[in-house]
Amino acid sequence: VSVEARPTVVEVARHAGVSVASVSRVLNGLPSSPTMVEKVLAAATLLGYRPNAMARSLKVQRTDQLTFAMSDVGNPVYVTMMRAVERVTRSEGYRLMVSSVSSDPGEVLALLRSLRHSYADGLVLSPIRLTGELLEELHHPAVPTVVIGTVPASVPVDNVRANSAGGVRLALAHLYETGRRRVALVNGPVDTVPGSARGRAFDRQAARLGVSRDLELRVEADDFTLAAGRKAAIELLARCAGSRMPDAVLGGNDLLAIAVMQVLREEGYDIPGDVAVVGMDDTDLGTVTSPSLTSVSLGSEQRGTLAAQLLLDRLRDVDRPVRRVTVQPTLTIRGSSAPKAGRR
Amino acid sequence: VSVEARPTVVEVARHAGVSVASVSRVLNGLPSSPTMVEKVLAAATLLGYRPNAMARSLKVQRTDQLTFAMSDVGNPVYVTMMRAVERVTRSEGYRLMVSSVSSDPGEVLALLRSLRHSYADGLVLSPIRLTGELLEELHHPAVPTVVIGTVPASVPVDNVRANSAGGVRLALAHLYETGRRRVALVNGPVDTVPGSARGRAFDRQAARLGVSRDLELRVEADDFTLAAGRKAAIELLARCAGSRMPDAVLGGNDLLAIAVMQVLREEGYDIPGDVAVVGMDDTDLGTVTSPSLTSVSLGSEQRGTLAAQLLLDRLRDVDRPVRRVTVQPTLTIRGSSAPKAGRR
DNA sequence: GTGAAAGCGCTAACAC
DNA sequence: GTGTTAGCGCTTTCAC
Repeated sequence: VSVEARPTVVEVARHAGVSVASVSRVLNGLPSSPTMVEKVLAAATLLGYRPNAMARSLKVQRTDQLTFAMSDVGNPVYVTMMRAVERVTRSEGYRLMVSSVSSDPGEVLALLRSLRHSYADGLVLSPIRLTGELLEELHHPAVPTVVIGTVPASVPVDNVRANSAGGVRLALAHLYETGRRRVALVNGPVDTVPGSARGRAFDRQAARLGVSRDLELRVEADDFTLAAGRKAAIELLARCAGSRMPDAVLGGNDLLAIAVMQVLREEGYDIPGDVAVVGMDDTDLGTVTSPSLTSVSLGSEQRGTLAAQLLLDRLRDVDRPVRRVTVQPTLTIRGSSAPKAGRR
Repeated sequence: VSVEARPTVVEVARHAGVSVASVSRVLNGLPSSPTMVEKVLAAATLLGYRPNAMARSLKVQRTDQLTFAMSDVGNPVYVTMMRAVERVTRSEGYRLMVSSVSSDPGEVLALLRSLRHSYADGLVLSPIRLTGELLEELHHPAVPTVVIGTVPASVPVDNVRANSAGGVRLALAHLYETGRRRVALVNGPVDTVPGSARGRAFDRQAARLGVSRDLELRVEADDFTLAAGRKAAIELLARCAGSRMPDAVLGGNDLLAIAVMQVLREEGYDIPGDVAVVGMDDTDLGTVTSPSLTSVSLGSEQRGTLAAQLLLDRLRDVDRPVRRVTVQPTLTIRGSSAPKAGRR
């Protein structure tokens, strides 16, 4: 089987005995006579014609490609978002490119700038850190962009936000109701957007409930990962030897919470008997641990879906007003936070 | 800040007072005089010029894009592969598109055919089912393709294979050595490539070791997922009430193995005391369960890396001989398969 | 070393 | 309704 050169509109036109314009019209569903349609389709089928996407893009100034950029494919949350974004954009005929930039803002910036090469029509960006440069770039992005995550109101970009504060409130309220009074926070880096939001919300809600006043109950992991979580958990235990132990821990995300569970168990603590653990993001990971992990869903799938929809809307109308939508959190109670005694 | 039209080579040329050919040469690092280089670069910088990727692609007949297609982003194994593929292809200047086709071979076929639109220079494909049509298509793919997974030798396509049989052997040998004699297999669908390979290897190795003769110890889940695994595990228990219980279970992948662990524990069995559990793929999931999951690594990261490299090599030389490489499995022993008694 | 010009494959005026 | 033709923005012969 030899390799045939791919046929072009010109050859289809010749075979059909018509003009290239007619071929293009038929292929794009523009009004044409039935006999014309038939002739063109016959020739196209015969030759196995496939339009060249690049040539088309150059002409119509549109690539039918979108980019999704996230900071860490290792985190299941981003996989969920990616899948949601892919599902809705694909259904609208777009191809999706993924770019797993690291959490380094420089890389994100490079990505944003690279979009000036016009290889994609739009971008869904889920950054974890926001620098001035990045915000500046978001003021006039190379292509329509929607950010998953919170950006300052001064930045005129569509974005879909998680309600971290509400999520923290949900988690703390639940722990409080189930009798926990000494709740620790194993947070991610506070120089990240979610890290700082969750940290502040925790302080506020803890104060409101009148619990967890000790600053030693706040630890900050270097990253939102299992490894960093272990390290942070060990630090927490070192600080809170004996009587100062927390009776609950809130993790900045599921990975941190799971790491905390592991360390606690290794140290002989019972979960949820001695200490309850709650995570955030409600990833599948939380369903496979024992006990399973109570977690606050920040709606990652929904955020992905919404982001994709905002982007598609923006693509349809570049001048529409900026939209910022917030997804509400929900709490899924599982084994890791069952009440201590028989109380409810 | 108004939206400027993106400058083109023509404008750069005019600003620099040179021809477009010279601009192109300088920008592509072809021999040019120092003063020329300077003039062009100055103009390009001044105008904020960025080459248009589509126009370039049309001219050079190359997109600098690659596609990675997998059957299920929900499975961490594919995420690992994707990340590996992205890392190596990106370092060579390619952008990566992902396409999460379902396990439906029709969708895979549609994807393969869509590549005739020339929107990508190559494809890394990790299909789970192989149909005749699909194999036929792989005989003359639209773009250079490498398959992650086993394809018949008659299909002239680069591919990187897992050694499922070796992996099963490793797992069974380990279980045998630790005193297990009645090993069940909770496999994925046997009409999939990995499912059939693992099923056959299990039969062979079990026979060799003289264990697990009962066919009731073989169950087949509908899918390689947690949900399907639970269902299969329940069926297994229904079959093996009381004295017929297995003392070990091998899962067709980690998800199935974890589902088995969950069901066993819910039914009051101790792991690894009553029954040992071993998974395949060695995903992160296995590290968060309790006990943690002994698992056979099929080298998903390495497979991704190798696949990407094979593809890049193929892109450099279309006519090079087909290569088929196999990645060797390794066993990571964790808590779920600790020996029953004090024996080793 | 540099410039003029052709053309990658397609769509969209514009004329008929 | 259909054909002719001019480009989209770039690279690359080919002369000079």
